[in-house]
Amino acid sequence: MAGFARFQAVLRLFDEKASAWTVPAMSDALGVPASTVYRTVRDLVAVGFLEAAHESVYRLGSAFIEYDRLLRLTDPLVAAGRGALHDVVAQANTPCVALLSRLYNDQVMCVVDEAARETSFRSSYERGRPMPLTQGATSKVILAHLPPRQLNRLIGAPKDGDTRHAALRRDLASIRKNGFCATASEIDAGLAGIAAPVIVREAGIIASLSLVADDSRLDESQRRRLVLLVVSAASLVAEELRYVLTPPTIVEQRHKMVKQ
Amino acid sequence: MAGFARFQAVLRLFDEKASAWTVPAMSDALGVPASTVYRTVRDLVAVGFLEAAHESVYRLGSAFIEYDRLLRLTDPLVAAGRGALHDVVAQANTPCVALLSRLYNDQVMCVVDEAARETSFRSSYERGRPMPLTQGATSKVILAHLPPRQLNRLIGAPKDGDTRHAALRRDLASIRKNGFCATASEIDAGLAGIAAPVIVREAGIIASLSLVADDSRLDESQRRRLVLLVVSAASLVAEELRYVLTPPTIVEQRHKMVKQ
DNA sequence: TCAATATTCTCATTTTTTGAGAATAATTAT
DNA sequence: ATAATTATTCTCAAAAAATGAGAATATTGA
Repeated sequence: MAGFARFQAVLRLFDEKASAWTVPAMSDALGVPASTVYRTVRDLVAVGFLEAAHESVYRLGSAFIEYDRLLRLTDPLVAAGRGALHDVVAQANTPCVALLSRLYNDQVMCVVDEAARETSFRSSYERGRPMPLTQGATSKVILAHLPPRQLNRLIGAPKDGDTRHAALRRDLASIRKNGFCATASEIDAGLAGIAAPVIVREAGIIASLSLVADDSRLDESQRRRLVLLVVSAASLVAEELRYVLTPPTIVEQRHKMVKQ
Repeated sequence: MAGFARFQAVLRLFDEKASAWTVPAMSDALGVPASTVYRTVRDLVAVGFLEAAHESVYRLGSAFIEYDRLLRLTDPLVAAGRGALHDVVAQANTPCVALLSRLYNDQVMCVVDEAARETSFRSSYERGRPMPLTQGATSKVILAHLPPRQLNRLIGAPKDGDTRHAALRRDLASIRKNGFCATASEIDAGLAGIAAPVIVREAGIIASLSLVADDSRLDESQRRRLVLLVVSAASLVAEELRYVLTPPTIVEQRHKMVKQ
Protein backbone atom coordinates (compact mmCIF):
# COMPACT_ATOMS: atom_id res chain seq x y z
CA MET A 1 0.00 0.00 0.00
CA ALA A 2 1.25 3.47 -0.62
CA GLY A 3 0.50 7.15 -0.87
CA PHE A 4 -3.06 8.20 -0.83
CA ALA A 5 -4.35 4.69 -0.38
CA ARG A 6 -2.79 4.70 3.08
CA PHE A 7 -4.87 7.66 4.19
CA GLN A 8 -7.99 6.12 2.78
CA ALA A 9 -7.23 2.81 4.48
CA VAL A 10 -6.78 4.46 7.85
CA LEU A 11 -9.99 6.46 7.58
CA ARG A 12 -11.95 3.41 6.48
CA LEU A 13 -11.07 1.67 9.73
CA PHE A 14 -13.47 3.97 11.50
CA ASP A 15 -17.10 2.92 11.45
CA GLU A 16 -20.11 2.60 13.71
CA LYS A 17 -18.66 -0.38 15.51
CA ALA A 18 -15.07 0.75 15.81
CA SER A 19 -15.09 4.49 16.26
CA ALA A 20 -11.91 4.87 18.30
CA TRP A 21 -8.52 3.46 17.38
CA THR A 22 -5.07 3.51 18.82
CA VAL A 23 -2.11 3.63 16.48
CA PRO A 24 -0.85 0.17 17.42
CA ALA A 25 -4.32 -1.23 16.75
CA MET A 26 -4.40 0.42 13.33
CA SER A 27 -0.93 -0.87 12.65
CA ASP A 28 -2.12 -4.38 13.48
CA ALA A 29 -5.30 -4.13 11.49
CA LEU A 30 -3.58 -2.79 8.39
CA GLY A 31 -0.42 -4.80 8.65
CA VAL A 32 1.65 -1.66 8.36
CA PRO A 33 4.58 -0.71 10.60
CA ALA A 34 3.67 1.50 13.51
CA SER A 35 6.17 4.17 12.57
CA THR A 36 4.44 4.60 9.25
CA VAL A 37 0.99 4.73 10.79
CA TYR A 38 2.14 7.34 13.28
CA ARG A 39 3.19 9.54 10.42
CA THR A 40 -0.05 8.99 8.52
CA VAL A 41 -2.12 9.71 11.58
CA ARG A 42 -0.17 12.88 12.27
CA ASP A 43 -0.98 14.11 8.76
CA LEU A 44 -4.64 13.24 9.11
CA VAL A 45 -4.82 15.02 12.44
CA ALA A 46 -3.15 18.06 10.92
CA VAL A 47 -5.93 18.43 8.36
CA GLY A 48 -8.69 17.62 10.84
CA PHE A 49 -9.77 14.25 9.41
CA LEU A 50 -8.77 12.62 12.68
CA GLU A 51 -8.71 13.97 16.20
CA ALA A 52 -6.82 12.78 19.21
CA ALA A 53 -9.19 11.87 21.96
CA HIS A 54 -7.49 11.31 25.31
CA GLU A 55 -4.78 8.72 25.74
CA SER A 56 -3.55 8.10 22.24
CA VAL A 57 -6.97 7.20 20.98
CA TYR A 58 -8.11 8.71 17.73
CA ARG A 59 -11.55 9.49 16.36
CA LEU A 60 -12.90 10.96 13.16
CA GLY A 61 -12.19 14.68 13.13
CA SER A 62 -14.24 17.83 12.85
CA ALA A 63 -13.10 18.56 9.32
CA PHE A 64 -15.85 16.22 8.19
CA ILE A 65 -18.42 18.42 9.88
CA GLU A 66 -16.95 21.43 8.15
CA TYR A 67 -16.95 19.86 4.70
CA ASP A 68 -20.39 18.44 5.26
CA ARG A 69 -21.70 21.94 5.89
CA LEU A 70 -20.04 23.22 2.74
CA LEU A 71 -21.61 20.41 0.79
CA ARG A 72 -25.02 21.08 2.32
CA LEU A 73 -24.72 24.73 1.35
CA THR A 74 -23.32 24.28 -2.12
CA ASP A 75 -24.49 21.00 -3.60
CA PRO A 76 -27.35 21.79 -5.95
CA LEU A 77 -29.15 18.51 -5.36
CA VAL A 78 -28.93 18.88 -1.59
CA ALA A 79 -29.98 22.51 -1.72
CA ALA A 80 -32.92 21.88 -4.03
CA GLY A 81 -33.87 18.80 -2.06
CA ARG A 82 -34.07 20.48 1.31
CA GLY A 83 -36.99 22.69 0.43
CA ALA A 84 -38.79 20.02 -1.51
CA LEU A 85 -38.61 17.47 1.28
CA HIS A 86 -39.89 20.01 3.74
CA ASP A 87 -42.96 20.54 1.60
CA VAL A 88 -43.43 16.83 1.07
CA VAL A 89 -43.52 15.91 4.75
CA ALA A 90 -45.81 18.85 5.42
CA GLN A 91 -48.27 17.81 2.72
CA ALA A 92 -48.05 14.10 3.38
CA ASN A 93 -50.29 14.58 6.36
CA THR A 94 -49.14 11.38 7.99
CA PRO A 95 -46.06 10.37 9.98
CA CYS A 96 -43.35 9.82 7.40
CA VAL A 97 -39.77 10.40 6.38
CA ALA A 98 -38.84 11.98 3.07
CA LEU A 99 -35.50 11.30 1.42
CA LEU A 100 -33.41 12.43 -1.49
CA SER A 101 -30.84 9.87 -2.56
CA ARG A 102 -28.23 9.31 -5.21
CA LEU A 103 -25.76 6.73 -6.43
CA TYR A 104 -22.59 6.49 -4.35
CA ASN A 105 -20.06 4.07 -5.75
CA ASP A 106 -22.02 0.84 -6.03
CA GLN A 107 -24.56 1.76 -3.42
CA VAL A 108 -27.28 4.32 -2.91
CA MET A 109 -26.95 7.03 -0.33
CA CYS A 110 -29.48 9.47 1.02
CA VAL A 111 -28.12 13.02 0.92
CA VAL A 112 -30.99 14.86 2.60
CA ASP A 113 -33.76 13.61 4.80
CA GLU A 114 -36.58 15.11 6.76
CA ALA A 115 -39.02 13.49 9.11
CA ALA A 116 -42.52 14.73 9.73
CA ARG A 117 -43.14 16.10 13.21
CA GLU A 118 -44.78 13.15 14.90
CA THR A 119 -42.90 10.35 13.20
CA SER A 120 -41.99 7.65 15.65
CA PHE A 121 -40.34 5.06 13.38
CA ARG A 122 -37.00 5.43 11.67
CA SER A 123 -36.14 4.43 8.15
CA SER A 124 -32.95 2.48 7.48
CA TYR A 125 -32.35 4.97 4.76
CA GLU A 126 -30.88 7.98 6.48
CA ARG A 127 -28.59 10.77 5.45
CA GLY A 128 -25.11 9.48 4.86
CA ARG A 129 -25.77 5.78 5.12
CA PRO A 130 -24.91 3.69 2.07
CA MET A 131 -27.69 1.26 1.19
CA PRO A 132 -27.99 -1.70 -1.19
CA LEU A 133 -28.68 -0.99 -4.83
CA THR A 134 -31.28 -3.55 -5.61
CA GLN A 135 -33.67 -3.34 -2.69
CA GLY A 136 -36.02 -0.63 -1.60
CA ALA A 137 -38.06 1.76 -3.71
CA THR A 138 -35.46 4.49 -3.23
CA SER A 139 -32.65 2.44 -4.73
CA LYS A 140 -34.58 0.71 -7.47
CA VAL A 141 -35.85 3.97 -8.91
CA ILE A 142 -32.27 5.10 -9.34
CA LEU A 143 -31.19 1.78 -10.76
CA ALA A 144 -34.05 1.86 -13.22
CA HIS A 145 -32.88 5.11 -14.75
CA LEU A 146 -29.18 4.47 -15.07
CA PRO A 147 -27.71 4.34 -18.55
CA PRO A 148 -27.68 0.70 -19.75
CA ARG A 149 -23.91 0.46 -19.73
CA GLN A 150 -23.64 1.62 -16.13
CA LEU A 151 -26.50 -0.65 -15.10
CA ASN A 152 -24.77 -3.67 -16.59
CA ARG A 153 -21.58 -2.83 -14.80
CA LEU A 154 -23.41 -2.60 -11.48
CA ILE A 155 -25.73 -5.60 -11.57
CA GLY A 156 -24.10 -7.67 -14.29
CA ALA A 157 -25.30 -8.40 -17.79
CA PRO A 158 -28.52 -10.36 -18.20
CA LYS A 159 -27.86 -14.11 -17.98
CA ASP A 160 -30.13 -16.94 -19.04
CA GLY A 161 -31.56 -18.94 -16.20
CA ASP A 162 -30.97 -16.40 -13.47
CA THR A 163 -34.52 -15.80 -12.34
CA ARG A 164 -33.64 -13.31 -9.65
CA HIS A 165 -31.80 -11.24 -12.16
CA ALA A 166 -34.59 -11.50 -14.71
CA ALA A 167 -37.14 -10.50 -12.08
CA LEU A 168 -35.07 -7.45 -11.17
CA ARG A 169 -34.84 -6.47 -14.83
CA ARG A 170 -38.61 -6.77 -15.20
CA ASP A 171 -39.07 -4.77 -12.02
CA LEU A 172 -36.85 -1.99 -13.33
CA ALA A 173 -38.62 -1.92 -16.67
CA SER A 174 -41.97 -1.49 -14.99
CA ILE A 175 -40.57 1.27 -12.76
CA ARG A 176 -39.41 3.11 -15.87
CA LYS A 177 -42.84 2.70 -17.39
CA ASN A 178 -44.79 3.79 -14.28
CA GLY A 179 -42.56 6.66 -13.33
CA PHE A 180 -42.45 5.57 -9.71
CA CYS A 181 -41.84 2.62 -7.43
CA ALA A 182 -43.79 1.56 -4.36
CA THR A 183 -42.69 -1.20 -2.04
CA ALA A 184 -43.57 -2.49 1.39
CA SER A 185 -41.40 -4.17 4.02
CA GLU A 186 -38.60 -4.53 1.52
CA ILE A 187 -36.04 -2.84 3.73
CA ASP A 188 -37.75 -2.23 7.06
CA ALA A 189 -40.53 -4.51 8.19
CA GLY A 190 -43.85 -2.71 8.30
CA LEU A 191 -42.67 0.33 6.39
CA ALA A 192 -43.71 1.27 2.88
CA GLY A 193 -41.54 3.17 0.44
CA ILE A 194 -42.69 5.30 -2.44
CA ALA A 195 -40.06 6.74 -4.74
CA ALA A 196 -39.90 8.75 -7.94
CA PRO A 197 -36.93 9.65 -10.10
CA VAL A 198 -35.22 13.03 -10.19
CA ILE A 199 -33.53 13.07 -13.56
CA VAL A 200 -31.58 15.87 -15.17
CA ARG A 201 -29.83 14.23 -18.09
CA GLU A 202 -27.94 17.34 -19.15
CA ALA A 203 -26.34 17.52 -15.73
CA GLY A 204 -25.82 13.82 -15.25
CA ILE A 205 -28.14 13.78 -12.26
CA ILE A 206 -29.99 10.58 -11.51
CA ALA A 207 -31.50 10.67 -8.05
CA SER A 208 -34.63 9.64 -6.29
CA LEU A 209 -37.07 11.34 -4.01
CA SER A 210 -38.87 9.01 -1.68
CA LEU A 211 -41.29 8.79 1.17
CA VAL A 212 -41.28 6.18 3.90
CA ALA A 213 -44.43 5.64 5.93
CA ASP A 214 -46.10 3.08 8.14
CA ASP A 215 -47.59 0.60 5.68
CA SER A 216 -50.49 -0.40 7.88
CA ARG A 217 -51.74 3.18 7.95
CA LEU A 218 -52.08 3.47 4.20
CA ASP A 219 -55.27 2.64 2.39
CA GLU A 220 -55.46 2.63 -1.39
CA SER A 221 -56.49 6.26 -1.76
CA GLN A 222 -53.80 7.44 0.65
CA ARG A 223 -51.27 5.50 -1.27
CA ARG A 224 -52.38 7.02 -4.54
CA ARG A 225 -52.26 10.48 -3.07
CA LEU A 226 -48.73 9.98 -1.76
CA VAL A 227 -47.52 8.59 -5.06
CA LEU A 228 -48.79 11.73 -6.75
CA LEU A 229 -47.14 13.87 -4.11
CA VAL A 230 -43.80 12.14 -4.50
CA VAL A 231 -43.87 12.12 -8.28
CA SER A 232 -44.72 15.78 -8.53
CA ALA A 233 -42.20 16.79 -5.88
CA ALA A 234 -39.54 14.84 -7.75
CA SER A 235 -40.24 16.60 -11.00
CA LEU A 236 -40.28 19.95 -9.26
CA VAL A 237 -36.82 19.22 -7.90
CA ALA A 238 -35.65 18.16 -11.36
CA GLU A 239 -37.08 21.34 -12.82
CA GLU A 240 -35.37 23.49 -10.24
CA LEU A 241 -32.07 21.73 -10.85
CA ARG A 242 -32.43 22.15 -14.58
CA TYR A 243 -32.92 25.85 -14.01
CA VAL A 244 -30.01 26.22 -11.61
CA LEU A 245 -27.55 24.09 -13.52
CA THR A 246 -28.19 24.89 -17.14
CA PRO A 247 -26.61 28.35 -17.25
CA PRO A 248 -22.85 28.06 -16.85
CA THR A 249 -21.65 28.19 -13.28
CA ILE A 250 -19.86 31.19 -11.87
CA VAL A 251 -16.61 29.32 -11.66
CA GLU A 252 -16.76 28.13 -15.23
CA GLN A 253 -17.32 31.65 -16.43
CA ARG A 254 -14.46 32.94 -14.37
CA HIS A 255 -12.24 30.28 -15.75
CA LYS A 256 -13.20 31.09 -19.30
CA MET A 257 -12.54 34.77 -18.73
CA VAL A 258 -9.08 34.03 -17.43
CA LYS A 259 -8.29 32.14 -20.58
CA GLN A 260 -9.38 34.87 -22.97
CA MET B 1 4.03 20.99 -2.57
CA ALA B 2 3.86 17.26 -2.42
CA GLY B 3 2.04 14.17 -1.29
CA PHE B 4 -0.75 14.67 1.13
CA ALA B 5 -0.48 18.43 1.08
CA ARG B 6 -1.66 18.35 -2.52
CA PHE B 7 -4.92 16.64 -1.60
CA GLN B 8 -5.52 19.05 1.20
CA ALA B 9 -4.77 22.00 -1.08
CA VAL B 10 -7.25 20.83 -3.67
CA LEU B 11 -10.02 20.23 -1.15
CA ARG B 12 -9.45 23.62 0.46
CA LEU B 13 -10.22 25.33 -2.83
CA PHE B 14 -13.85 24.43 -2.32
CA ASP B 15 -15.84 26.82 -0.19
CA GLU B 16 -19.17 28.61 -0.09
CA LYS B 17 -18.15 31.03 -2.79
CA ALA B 18 -16.36 28.62 -5.10
CA SER B 19 -18.13 25.32 -4.88
CA ALA B 20 -17.44 24.02 -8.37
CA TRP B 21 -14.03 23.83 -10.00
CA THR B 22 -12.65 22.65 -13.27
CA VAL B 23 -9.25 21.04 -13.31
CA PRO B 24 -7.63 23.82 -15.35
CA ALA B 25 -8.98 26.35 -12.84
CA MET B 26 -7.53 24.37 -9.96
CA SER B 27 -4.28 24.07 -11.82
CA ASP B 28 -4.21 27.86 -12.24
CA ALA B 29 -5.18 28.58 -8.66
CA LEU B 30 -2.61 26.22 -7.20
CA GLY B 31 0.14 26.85 -9.70
CA VAL B 32 0.48 23.14 -10.31
CA PRO B 33 0.59 21.44 -13.73
CA ALA B 34 -2.72 20.21 -15.01
CA SER B 35 -1.50 16.67 -15.45
CA THR B 36 -0.70 16.49 -11.77
CA VAL B 37 -4.03 17.97 -10.75
CA TYR B 38 -5.87 15.49 -12.96
CA ARG B 39 -4.21 12.67 -11.11
CA THR B 40 -4.95 14.18 -7.73
CA VAL B 41 -8.57 14.78 -8.64
CA ARG B 42 -8.92 11.25 -9.92
CA ASP B 43 -7.75 9.92 -6.56
CA LEU B 44 -10.08 12.20 -4.66
CA VAL B 45 -13.00 11.15 -6.83
CA ALA B 46 -12.12 7.50 -6.27
CA VAL B 47 -12.53 7.87 -2.51
CA GLY B 48 -15.61 10.08 -2.81
CA PHE B 49 -14.12 13.34 -1.54
CA LEU B 50 -14.84 14.91 -4.90
CA GLU B 51 -17.55 14.19 -7.44
CA ALA B 52 -17.69 14.97 -11.10
CA ALA B 53 -20.67 17.13 -11.85
CA HIS B 54 -21.42 17.48 -15.55
CA GLU B 55 -18.89 18.91 -17.97
CA SER B 56 -15.62 18.45 -16.19
CA VAL B 57 -16.75 20.38 -13.18
CA TYR B 58 -16.03 18.96 -9.75
CA ARG B 59 -17.79 19.39 -6.44
CA LEU B 60 -17.27 18.11 -2.94
CA GLY B 61 -18.24 14.46 -2.81
CA SER B 62 -20.68 12.36 -0.85
CA ALA B 63 -17.99 10.72 1.25
CA PHE B 64 -18.20 13.77 3.50
CA ILE B 65 -21.86 13.03 4.13
CA GLU B 66 -20.97 9.46 4.98
CA TYR B 67 -18.18 10.38 7.37
CA ASP B 68 -20.30 13.10 8.89
CA ARG B 69 -22.93 10.54 9.74
CA LEU B 70 -20.36 8.26 11.31
CA LEU B 71 -19.09 11.13 13.37
CA ARG B 72 -22.59 12.08 14.43
CA LEU B 73 -23.21 8.52 15.53
CA THR B 74 -19.92 7.87 17.24
CA ASP B 75 -18.49 11.09 18.61
CA PRO B 76 -19.25 11.14 22.31
CA LEU B 77 -19.55 14.91 22.50
CA VAL B 78 -21.90 15.05 19.54
CA ALA B 79 -23.95 12.14 20.82
CA ALA B 80 -24.25 13.53 24.33
CA GLY B 81 -24.93 17.00 22.96
CA ARG B 82 -27.82 16.04 20.75
CA GLY B 83 -30.11 15.08 23.58
CA ALA B 84 -29.06 17.91 25.81
CA LEU B 85 -29.68 20.56 23.18
CA HIS B 86 -33.07 19.14 22.46
CA ASP B 87 -34.01 19.55 26.11
CA VAL B 88 -32.53 23.02 26.24
CA VAL B 89 -34.53 24.42 23.35
CA ALA B 90 -37.66 22.78 24.71
CA GLN B 91 -37.21 24.29 28.14
CA ALA B 92 -36.02 27.67 26.97
CA ASN B 93 -39.59 28.54 26.13
CA THR B 94 -38.56 31.23 23.70
CA PRO B 95 -37.33 31.23 20.10
CA CYS B 96 -33.69 30.27 20.31
CA VAL B 97 -30.86 28.19 18.94
CA ALA B 98 -28.78 25.90 21.14
CA LEU B 99 -25.23 24.96 20.21
CA LEU B 100 -22.46 22.67 21.30
CA SER B 101 -19.05 23.83 20.13
CA ARG B 102 -15.41 22.92 20.46
CA LEU B 103 -11.98 24.10 19.46
CA TYR B 104 -11.03 23.39 15.86
CA ASN B 105 -7.51 24.37 14.99
CA ASP B 106 -7.36 28.02 15.97
CA GLN B 107 -11.07 28.59 15.69
CA VAL B 108 -14.24 27.41 17.38
CA MET B 109 -16.70 25.20 15.59
CA CYS B 110 -20.21 24.18 16.48
CA VAL B 111 -20.62 20.41 16.24
CA VAL B 112 -24.34 20.12 17.01
CA ASP B 113 -27.08 22.68 16.87
CA GLU B 114 -30.79 22.70 17.35
CA ALA B 115 -33.27 25.49 16.83
CA ALA B 116 -36.53 25.84 18.72
CA ARG B 117 -39.63 25.34 16.60
CA GLU B 118 -40.64 28.93 15.93
CA THR B 119 -37.21 30.47 15.66
CA SER B 120 -37.07 32.95 12.81
CA PHE B 121 -33.50 34.29 13.14
CA ARG B 122 -30.35 32.38 12.43
CA SER B 123 -27.16 32.43 14.45
CA SER B 124 -23.83 32.85 12.69
CA TYR B 125 -22.70 29.94 14.76
CA GLU B 126 -23.97 26.90 12.97
CA ARG B 127 -22.90 23.31 12.74
CA GLY B 128 -19.67 23.02 10.83
CA ARG B 129 -18.82 26.69 10.48
CA PRO B 130 -15.52 27.80 11.98
CA MET B 131 -15.89 30.98 14.04
CA PRO B 132 -13.43 33.42 15.60
CA LEU B 133 -11.88 32.49 18.92
CA THR B 134 -12.13 35.74 20.78
CA GLN B 135 -15.66 36.90 20.07
CA GLY B 136 -18.99 35.54 21.11
CA ALA B 137 -19.97 33.86 24.33
CA THR B 138 -19.62 30.44 22.75
CA SER B 139 -15.98 30.97 21.83
CA LYS B 140 -14.89 32.89 24.89
CA VAL B 141 -16.12 30.21 27.26
CA ILE B 142 -13.89 27.73 25.52
CA LEU B 143 -10.97 30.10 25.46
CA ALA B 144 -11.38 30.80 29.14
CA HIS B 145 -10.93 27.16 30.04
CA LEU B 146 -7.98 26.22 27.88
CA PRO B 147 -4.76 25.25 29.63
CA PRO B 148 -2.54 28.37 30.01
CA ARG B 149 0.06 27.12 27.59
CA GLN B 150 -2.44 26.50 24.84
CA LEU B 151 -4.13 29.82 25.50
CA ASN B 152 -0.85 31.66 25.11
CA ARG B 153 -0.15 29.90 21.88
CA LEU B 154 -3.54 30.91 20.51
CA ILE B 155 -3.87 34.53 21.58
CA GLY B 156 -0.24 35.35 22.33
CA ALA B 157 1.42 35.97 25.66
CA PRO B 158 0.30 38.97 27.71
CA LYS B 159 2.07 42.13 26.57
CA ASP B 160 2.34 45.44 28.40
CA GLY B 161 0.39 48.23 26.81
CA ASP B 162 -1.93 46.09 24.71
CA THR B 163 -5.27 47.13 26.16
CA ARG B 164 -7.35 44.93 23.92
CA HIS B 165 -5.36 41.94 24.99
CA ALA B 166 -5.54 42.92 28.64
CA ALA B 167 -9.29 43.38 28.37
CA LEU B 168 -9.67 39.95 26.83
CA ARG B 169 -7.62 38.42 29.64
CA ARG B 170 -9.81 40.11 32.25
CA ASP B 171 -12.90 38.98 30.38
CA LEU B 172 -11.67 35.38 30.40
CA ALA B 173 -10.81 35.52 34.08
CA SER B 174 -14.29 36.68 34.95
CA ILE B 175 -15.83 33.96 32.77
CA ARG B 176 -13.84 31.37 34.69
CA LYS B 177 -15.03 32.88 37.94
CA ASN B 178 -18.70 33.11 36.96
CA GLY B 179 -18.93 29.77 35.25
CA PHE B 180 -20.69 31.24 32.22
CA CYS B 181 -20.53 34.03 29.68
CA ALA B 182 -23.35 36.21 28.39
CA THR B 183 -22.97 38.63 25.52
CA ALA B 184 -25.22 40.65 23.25
CA SER B 185 -24.73 41.72 19.63
CA GLU B 186 -21.15 40.59 19.74
CA ILE B 187 -21.47 38.34 16.71
CA ASP B 188 -24.94 38.96 15.31
CA ALA B 189 -26.62 42.30 15.85
CA GLY B 190 -29.64 41.98 18.11
CA LEU B 191 -28.84 38.47 19.26
CA ALA B 192 -27.72 37.50 22.74
CA GLY B 193 -25.47 34.57 23.52
CA ILE B 194 -25.31 32.66 26.78
CA ALA B 195 -22.65 29.97 27.10
CA ALA B 196 -21.34 27.62 29.75
CA PRO B 197 -18.34 25.32 29.69
CA VAL B 198 -18.47 21.57 29.18
CA ILE B 199 -15.24 20.37 30.73
CA VAL B 200 -14.02 16.82 31.17
CA ARG B 201 -10.36 17.18 32.05
CA GLU B 202 -9.64 13.45 32.14
CA ALA B 203 -10.77 13.17 28.53
CA GLY B 204 -9.26 16.42 27.31
CA ILE B 205 -12.69 17.80 26.46
CA ILE B 206 -13.17 21.53 26.58
CA ALA B 207 -16.37 22.56 24.87
CA SER B 208 -19.18 25.00 25.34
CA LEU B 209 -22.92 24.73 25.35
CA SER B 210 -24.67 27.92 24.36
CA LEU B 211 -28.00 29.48 23.65
CA VAL B 212 -28.66 32.25 21.17
CA ALA B 213 -31.84 34.28 21.50
CA ASP B 214 -33.34 37.58 20.47
CA ASP B 215 -31.81 40.06 22.92
CA SER B 216 -34.76 42.44 22.91
CA ARG B 217 -37.06 39.70 24.13
CA LEU B 218 -35.06 39.02 27.28
CA ASP B 219 -35.73 40.74 30.54
CA GLU B 220 -33.49 40.27 33.55
CA SER B 221 -35.38 37.37 35.03
CA GLN B 222 -35.58 35.56 31.67
CA ARG B 223 -31.88 36.04 31.26
CA ARG B 224 -31.19 34.63 34.68
CA ARG B 225 -33.39 31.64 34.00
CA LEU B 226 -31.64 30.91 30.71
CA VAL B 227 -28.20 31.20 32.30
CA LEU B 228 -29.24 28.60 34.83
CA LEU B 229 -30.63 26.40 32.09
CA VAL B 230 -27.45 26.59 30.05
CA VAL B 231 -25.13 26.09 33.00
CA SER B 232 -26.99 23.05 34.25
CA ALA B 233 -27.35 21.52 30.79
CA ALA B 234 -23.62 21.98 30.29
CA SER B 235 -22.75 20.19 33.47
CA LEU B 236 -25.18 17.41 32.65
CA VAL B 237 -23.41 16.90 29.36
CA ALA B 238 -20.05 16.90 31.11
CA GLU B 239 -21.36 14.35 33.58
CA GLU B 240 -22.66 12.11 30.85
CA LEU B 241 -19.36 12.32 29.01
CA ARG B 242 -17.43 11.53 32.14
CA TYR B 243 -19.57 8.44 32.56
CA VAL B 244 -19.25 7.32 28.95
CA LEU B 245 -15.56 8.01 28.57
CA THR B 246 -14.03 6.96 31.85
CA PRO B 247 -14.25 3.17 31.40
CA PRO B 248 -11.82 2.06 28.72
CA THR B 249 -13.26 1.95 25.25
CA ILE B 250 -14.09 -1.31 23.49
CA VAL B 251 -11.30 -0.83 21.02
CA GLU B 252 -8.71 -0.23 23.67
CA GLN B 253 -9.72 -3.41 25.42
CA ARG B 254 -9.61 -5.39 22.25
CA HIS B 255 -6.17 -4.08 21.53
CA LYS B 256 -4.92 -4.98 24.95
CA MET B 257 -6.31 -8.49 24.65
CA VAL B 258 -4.49 -9.03 21.40
CA LYS B 259 -1.25 -8.09 23.03
CA GLN B 260 -1.52 -10.45 25.97
C1' DT C 1 -16.17 19.25 -40.10
C1' DC C 2 -12.76 21.70 -37.71
C1' DA C 3 -10.81 24.07 -33.82
C1' DA C 4 -10.46 24.36 -29.15
C1' DT C 5 -10.33 22.28 -24.95
C1' DA C 6 -10.16 18.61 -21.72
C1' DT C 7 -8.06 14.43 -20.34
C1' DT C 8 -4.96 10.65 -20.25
C1' DC C 9 -0.54 8.74 -21.04
C1' DT C 10 4.57 8.18 -21.09
C1' DC C 11 8.90 8.36 -19.03
C1' DA C 12 13.16 10.12 -17.07
C1' DT C 13 14.08 12.65 -13.00
C1' DT C 14 13.37 14.16 -8.50
C1' DT C 15 11.30 13.80 -4.33
C1' DT C 16 8.91 11.23 -0.91
C1' DT C 17 7.70 7.62 1.50
C1' DT C 18 8.83 3.62 3.58
C1' DG C 19 10.31 0.38 7.18
C1' DA C 20 13.57 -1.27 10.61
C1' DG C 21 15.30 -0.36 14.52
C1' DA C 22 17.35 2.83 17.84
C1' DA C 23 16.28 6.42 21.01
C1' DT C 24 13.16 8.66 23.86
C1' DA C 25 9.00 9.54 26.34
C1' DA C 26 5.08 8.23 28.82
C1' DT C 27 2.39 4.81 31.51
C1' DT C 28 1.66 1.17 34.44
C1' DA C 29 2.74 -2.20 37.65
C1' DT C 30 5.40 -3.66 41.49
C1' DA D 1 10.43 5.01 43.76
C1' DT D 2 11.84 1.82 40.36
C1' DA D 3 11.45 -1.25 36.84
C1' DA D 4 8.94 -2.89 33.01
C1' DT D 5 6.01 -2.15 29.53
C1' DT D 6 4.15 0.42 26.00
C1' DA D 7 3.74 4.46 23.07
C1' DT D 8 5.93 7.73 20.16
C1' DT D 9 9.44 10.02 17.65
C1' DC D 10 13.61 9.93 15.15
C1' DT D 11 17.24 8.50 11.78
C1' DC D 12 18.76 6.89 7.52
C1' DA D 13 19.51 4.20 3.47
C1' DA D 14 16.73 1.76 0.09
C1' DA D 15 12.74 1.57 -2.54
C1' DA D 16 8.85 3.39 -4.40
C1' DA D 17 6.06 6.82 -5.97
C1' DA D 18 4.90 11.46 -7.42
C1' DT D 19 6.20 14.94 -10.50
C1' DG D 20 6.12 17.70 -14.76
C1' DA D 21 6.71 18.33 -19.68
C1' DG D 22 4.89 17.29 -23.53
C1' DA D 23 2.85 13.98 -26.73
C1' DA D 24 -1.27 11.50 -27.74
C1' DT D 25 -6.04 11.03 -27.50
C1' DA D 26 -10.74 12.10 -26.53
C1' DT D 27 -14.36 15.24 -26.07
C1' DT D 28 -16.86 19.33 -26.90
C1' DG D 29 -18.58 23.39 -29.19
C1' DA D 30 -18.88 26.35 -33.24
